[in-house]
Formats: sequence, structure tokens, C-alpha cells
Amino acid sequence: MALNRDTSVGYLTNWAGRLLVRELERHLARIGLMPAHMPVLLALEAGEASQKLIAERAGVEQATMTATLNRMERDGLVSRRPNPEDGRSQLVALTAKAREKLPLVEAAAETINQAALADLTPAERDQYFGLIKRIVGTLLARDGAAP
Amino acid sequence: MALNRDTSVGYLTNWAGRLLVRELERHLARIGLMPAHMPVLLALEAGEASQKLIAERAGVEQATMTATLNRMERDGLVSRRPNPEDGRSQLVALTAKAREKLPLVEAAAETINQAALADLTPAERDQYFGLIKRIVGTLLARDGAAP
DNA sequence: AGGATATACTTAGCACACTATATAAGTACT
DNA sequence: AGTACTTATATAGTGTGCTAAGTATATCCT
Repeated sequence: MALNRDTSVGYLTNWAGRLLVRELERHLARIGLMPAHMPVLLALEAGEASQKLIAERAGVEQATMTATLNRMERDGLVSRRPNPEDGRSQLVALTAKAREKLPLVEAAAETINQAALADLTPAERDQYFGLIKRIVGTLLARDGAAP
Repeated sequence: MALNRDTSVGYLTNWAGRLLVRELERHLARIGLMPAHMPVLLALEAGEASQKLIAERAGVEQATMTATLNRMERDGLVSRRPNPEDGRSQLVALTAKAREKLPLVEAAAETINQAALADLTPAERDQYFGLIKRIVGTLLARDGAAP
């Protein structure tokens, strides 16, 4: 049996992921944001957090989050201040400029969800969410177990 | 309703995609390959092809494929020759070194598939493949329609 | 035949992911 | 108190994706 993309979870999932990011990019461009900003907005919507916590919630490595936050700080979307309770750590917060965009971001996220799931029935949408979450769970368990 | 990653197709799909690439990367490292090499191997398994065709089959832009093929050529995995029938085009082929790795690549792909789907029943696996393919189809149609 | 258009590829520049390694600050142990 | 370990962030280097713009060759059309 030769290599076959139609029976490869990785190929299909990654492809769908990239198409979704492209779609998101198009929507966010009008708002002045980038895809990697989304999980940061999500993590900081409720208030300040350390970079480590933001990275964990976003599911990316700390070094990746450092770079993303550098760009966001450069663009006036977040501010950093030293954590008074821990000299190693920084507390990151959304700026007013970023907060203003939140409603637009929510609308864009909703639009993309609808577009991607347009051809699925409500039952199928639930199925998809259930399955993809279980796959993520399986991979995370594997990841944590064998580093 | 605030931003929520548990109801975001993009967030979950992209996350799963990245976890799968990470897993693939780990396996391919032992073989001396990278994730982006996979669709090239797939496209060239049967014989030579132009860069445009490889890029199309891989689902990436031509500029991305140029860079990937440059790295693969540097690493002795592919060779390029001018297309005798079209002066603009290059014909790319796998080297013997790349062909030797194909069986190992197939085994790695199979292992990852099994690992990712470990917690799903056969019926659920079919469901997942069906749903993700329809989502890709929807996004592709949208992409082609609104450029 | 010659000029417009289309196509194949490259280049340049950026975003964002990773690993590996360094730095600095906290914690713990003797 | 001082040494060893752990933890939070930063830096360096690479791969892989994108868009936009450049070059060279084909094709088409009058």
C-alpha cells in the first residue's frame, strides 16, 4: 500500500487546519490582527496572566509565545509589567486598543465556524467536535507520556 | 458569548493538526526527513512532475514548494532538470536516497494514524474521515469562489 | 509578425511553529 | 549561608507557510 493522503489523519487534519487559518487571516486582516493573537486574546479577556500560562492555554511552546507577545507589544495590543510576587515572571494585559477589537473578533470567529460547518447537519457538527476533541486528547496523552 | 476554544472549529482542528505534525516530525527525524517532504514523496512516488503540479497536490503555494524543494535538493532527496517541452518548467524527481526511505515513511505514517485514532472505534474513524473531508471540500469551494 | 496576456518559477519579506540553550530568580536542603 | 535544583523568560537558529512582486518563456490575437 503506497502513501495515501485520503487515509491519512495528519494530512487531512493539517490541511483543514491551514485552510481555516487562511480564512481567519483574511477576516482578521480587516481588524488589524493575526491568527496567533486569538488565543492570547482568549487567555487575557478575563485579566492579566503570566506568559507561561498564556502559552499553556494556547497550546504552544513558551518560546513561540515570547515571539508572539513581542509582536503584539510592538503593535500596541498588549502591555507587560513585572510580576510583583515573582521576579522571574511578567504579567501581560490587553491594551484598550485590543479590547476594542474583541467584539469584531468574536464575530469573525463565529462567521468562520458557520462557513466551515455549512455543509454539516447539527448532529454532524456535534459529532465532529466530539471526535476532534478525542483525537486531541489522545495525542496530548501520548505527548505527555513520551517526551 | 465570549471567545471559546471548545466551540471553535479552527482552534481545535489547527491544534490537532499541529500535534500530528509534531508526532510526524519525531518519527521522520529518525529517517532523516521533515514533515513537508511527505506530500512531495507522495507526488513523485510514481515519477517526475513539475513544481506546479507538486504544489497543487500538496495544497501549498508555489513559492512554498520552491523553498521546500530547494531544501530537499540541498539534502540530496530530489533532482531537478529542465522540462524539454517547456522552457519555463522544471521536472523534479526523487533520488535513490529518497526512494530508499519510502518504506520507512509509509510505516511511520501508518503508526501515527493508528496512534491518533487509538481511542476511536472503526465506525468513528470512518465518520471522522468523512467529516473532515467534507469540511476541507467546503473550505476549498469557498477559497476558490472568493479569492 | 508583434504586442498583450498568461503561466512557471524565483525572490524578498514576514508570521509563527519548533528545539536547544542561556540567564535570572525562586526554592529547598544540608 | 551556600550549593543544587527548578522555574520563567529570552535568544538563536531552522522549517514551513503566506503574499507580493520580479523574470523568463509560451500562447494568443489582430
